[in-house]
Amino acid sequence: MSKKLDDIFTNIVHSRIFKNRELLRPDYIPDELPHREKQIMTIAKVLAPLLQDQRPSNMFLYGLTGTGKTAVAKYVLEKIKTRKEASGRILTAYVNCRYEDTDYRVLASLNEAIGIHVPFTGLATAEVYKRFLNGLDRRRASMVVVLDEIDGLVKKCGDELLYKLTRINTELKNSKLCVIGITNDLKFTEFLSARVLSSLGEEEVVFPPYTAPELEDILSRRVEKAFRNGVLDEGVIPLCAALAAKEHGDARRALELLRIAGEIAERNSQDKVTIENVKQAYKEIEKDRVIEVITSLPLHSKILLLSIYMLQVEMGKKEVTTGEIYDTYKTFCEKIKIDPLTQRRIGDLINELDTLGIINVKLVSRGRYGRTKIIKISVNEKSLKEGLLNDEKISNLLK
DNA sequence: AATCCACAGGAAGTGCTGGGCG
DNA sequence: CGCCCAGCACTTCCTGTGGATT
Repeated sequence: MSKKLDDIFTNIVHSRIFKNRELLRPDYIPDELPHREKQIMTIAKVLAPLLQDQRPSNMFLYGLTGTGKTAVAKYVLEKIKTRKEASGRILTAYVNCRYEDTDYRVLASLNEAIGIHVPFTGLATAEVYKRFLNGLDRRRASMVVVLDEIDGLVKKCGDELLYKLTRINTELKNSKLCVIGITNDLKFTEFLSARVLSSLGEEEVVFPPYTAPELEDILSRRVEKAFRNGVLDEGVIPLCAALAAKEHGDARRALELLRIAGEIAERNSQDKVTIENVKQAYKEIEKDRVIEVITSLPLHSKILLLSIYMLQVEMGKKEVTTGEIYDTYKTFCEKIKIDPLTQRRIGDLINELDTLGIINVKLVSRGRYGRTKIIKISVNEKSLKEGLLNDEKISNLLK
């Protein structure tokens, strides 16, 4: 065993950059949430009746990504659960509707939260609801349910479940339920029917984007515990804050920049994190994201993306439309002998690529020449190609 | 003013998977 | 075992539409 390998491990275990890098991870919830005191107080006030066995109002939390909604919600849940007065009679559940994105799965998670196991498929949704209702009532407790990224659920399944949950108190004899919905879609209310809106929107809490100085403050506090003393060059924190502030004040983004910059410095065996490292981190994050997203795409989406790439980059067309793309897509499918999907389906896949942020879709009407989508690649072309080439079938097509 | 292109995107249905329940 | 349920990926069929051209 060489001395050198020893050193590598020493480097990782005893980082000269980090003291505790866990504190920079996106799911870490700090003991204090600076610049969110107002929101925390508002939520606490609304939830307070729980401690006297009364049902609080339901709530809506609005704000863009990385503005602390999730952290604040989890923080408050934790605080109220561990209150002395609560003495175990307050149950909480946190459900991320991005992952639990059907009525069935949300109800299943709620069941899990109160200790009832339900199969992940097989039952009728109404049955899962009934089990939850009875189970909760039997526990004689108050429950706070946080539904994060609730817009995803509603857009997919409608607001039937929300309606049921907000009305559930009329069916509960011994328990109470309070719903907190979180969304980063500010126009989300358009998707809700009036009956849900009136009960869920009883209270609204808005999370404005963090300003650059606020981000700096948040970073500085975290840095003290996460990094060794004095390893950050002057200007590193302000730059991370500024870059993140440009992207709608996303604190998660700022922390990620800082962490990756630190990791780059560490890889290079530097003993300081420089401004240059932050800039590298910025590029690296974007590149990794693109490659990861593309690699995990299903085959047809990759062929589709390849078609867009061919038309726009290799053939230099500045405006690519659905029809053109579909034609090239079909010839690619022919080459590797697989059945092409219909244009209808491809239209949906194009929209999916748009929401993933890989391409940019604009609906235009060109008068006599019909209505179509104008599609543009919105990420670094090299990264995109690299992601595509990870797939053997795709790289064969390019040869 | 009417036409008509090149699609958009809604609705409904199919076939399949993976699991109930009695 | 047979039947039921939810969810997904996809197809078929369809109606809708903004605005340059007739």
